[in-house]
Amino acid sequence: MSRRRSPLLRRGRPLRRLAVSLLFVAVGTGLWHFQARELRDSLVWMGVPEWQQVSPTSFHRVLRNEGFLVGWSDVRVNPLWVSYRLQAVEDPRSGPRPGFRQDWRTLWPIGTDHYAGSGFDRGHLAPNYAIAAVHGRDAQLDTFYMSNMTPQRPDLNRRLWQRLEEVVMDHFVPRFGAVQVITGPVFPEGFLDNVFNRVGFVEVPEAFYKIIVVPAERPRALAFLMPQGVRGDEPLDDFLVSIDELEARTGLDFFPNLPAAAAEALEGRVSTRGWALEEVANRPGRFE
DNA sequence: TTTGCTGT
Repeated sequence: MSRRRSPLLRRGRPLRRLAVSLLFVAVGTGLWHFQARELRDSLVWMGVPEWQQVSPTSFHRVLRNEGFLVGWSDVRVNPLWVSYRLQAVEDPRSGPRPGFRQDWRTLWPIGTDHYAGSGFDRGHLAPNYAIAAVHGRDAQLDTFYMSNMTPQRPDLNRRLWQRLEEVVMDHFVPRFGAVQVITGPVFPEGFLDNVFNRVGFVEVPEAFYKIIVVPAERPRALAFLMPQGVRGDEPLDDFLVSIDELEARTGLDFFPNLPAAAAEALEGRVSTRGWALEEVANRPGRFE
């Protein structure tokens, strides 16, 4: 006895196949989002920075790297913030210093010679040594992307900023076991500064911030604001500021997931208790 | 070289 299928049933099989495919896509996408979120949570503390107000200079997108996230602006042609975590490791060391690399994810082509002859250094935001020591070789290579660079005056980059990065990795990380860092540039106000104050495509910041958090039940934070025009041998604690001040200067809201009461305690004032900053504030630079 | 640039 032969059974004839109705047209509906004959269409049923492809429909079922489509449904199964859609299910796979849905599950796959869900998993992908879950993993992306897990990855993001491992690289930030209390959420990625958000804008207090939307403006033309607030457009940015998140570039995912090994060991750190970059909030990249195709308007400023700068990283606006970089976020990473540093844990104490048994034997901190890095591989040989690699060369700088163009990042093809950026809209404007920023070649490795883009700053040449400008008087500005290609200053790392996610630092080579600390990221390499904690997160490995692939992460180290990623710190040399031009999307991780910002124009810094040599006396800042090679002296004061280098001293701060060294203190973070060699003093704070062993002291607390792990720290979360957010760092980035601060730009002058005013439209003309935005448009003309550039090295090639890249806008030149007037200062740089770095926030170091010890994640805990009662978190501690230290925040620094360092202008371009330093000598380089100043005490680090000359540049302490509150996180509230950095939010006012950058327009960003750091740690948006932090409850209001905790945010007020952490961000409203400068507190250096427990950091033993005085032990390291005058530590000389490595290359002086 | 735990930062880089300039000149060969």
